[in-house]
Amino acid sequence: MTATDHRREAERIYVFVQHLGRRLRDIDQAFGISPRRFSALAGLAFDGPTSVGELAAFERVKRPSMTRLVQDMERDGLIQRRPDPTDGRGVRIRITPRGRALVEQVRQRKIALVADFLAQLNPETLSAVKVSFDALRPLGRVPPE
Amino acid sequence: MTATDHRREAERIYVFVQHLGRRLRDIDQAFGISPRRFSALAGLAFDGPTSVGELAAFERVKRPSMTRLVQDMERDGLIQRRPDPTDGRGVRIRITPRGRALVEQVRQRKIALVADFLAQLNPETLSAVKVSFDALRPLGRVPPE
DNA sequence: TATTGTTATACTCTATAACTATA
DNA sequence: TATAGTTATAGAGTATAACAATA
Repeated sequence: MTATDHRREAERIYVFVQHLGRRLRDIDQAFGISPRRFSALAGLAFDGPTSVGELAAFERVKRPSMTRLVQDMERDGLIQRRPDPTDGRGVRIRITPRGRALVEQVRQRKIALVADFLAQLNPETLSAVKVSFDALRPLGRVPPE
Repeated sequence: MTATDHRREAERIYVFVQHLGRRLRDIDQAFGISPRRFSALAGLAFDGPTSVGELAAFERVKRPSMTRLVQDMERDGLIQRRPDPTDGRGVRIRITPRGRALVEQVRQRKIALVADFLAQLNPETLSAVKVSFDALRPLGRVPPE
């Protein structure tokens, strides 16, 4: 395998990601949630309570923008804000049952989009898919800032 | 392979896409181009001239929004607009050399992000990756509206 | 002094509605 | 009448700068 082969394959991967990403955003829209909101809410659903600053960093957004996003989501009953018991300046943000239900709905729809496609692949291809995404997972991880 | 297996694998795929998508958008930002602009410009670079309406549909944006985007990109010298010779109402949009150069720069950086990762995988895993993305490509295609 | 979160304000992006020109 | 594109206008979303409270 040459570097040129890697680049050719790399291009197919990134183009796939951009295209499937668009279809996933269509699903967000169908549920009336912005991609950013879904992303932040999903983070809260799976990683538990966090702060405005942490959420902002993870979402690549400035803190005032996250303050606003969090205010809107609290108004809509998707999250709750509470003072941080260990730091008087801080705020702990947690997802509400309603927020969790919304994340779950959207998530299931996204999973279904992909799973329905996988269902028509043969077993050998499916094994390759499993091996691939096991190996590729770290590529999605965020760099250390 | 059961439906449950498919769903588990599907989730990993969609999460990977959302995460790598975020890193790819970081690259757009590093080049001072919005993800939407890069996407539209890349479409023009690879599919040739098109119209405002087609671009809008592909980008999932309303026509007035695309008119604006196209105006801004023309002002910045990334594209050119010409009247459609076969339809007096229409406009043909083509990318300029400068626009193409920008797309190419961003594209190479994105490819490098992925290719550098691929370079550390073993040959068997790389074969699996190739098989997988061959098979998955149609999943990125847009549905017929 | 530095940090967390917020408010005030401006800018970008997108949408809806209304308009022009052509089919 | 319908369609392609535009203009006018309003509504999200995000950023920078300045501020309050706490560390």
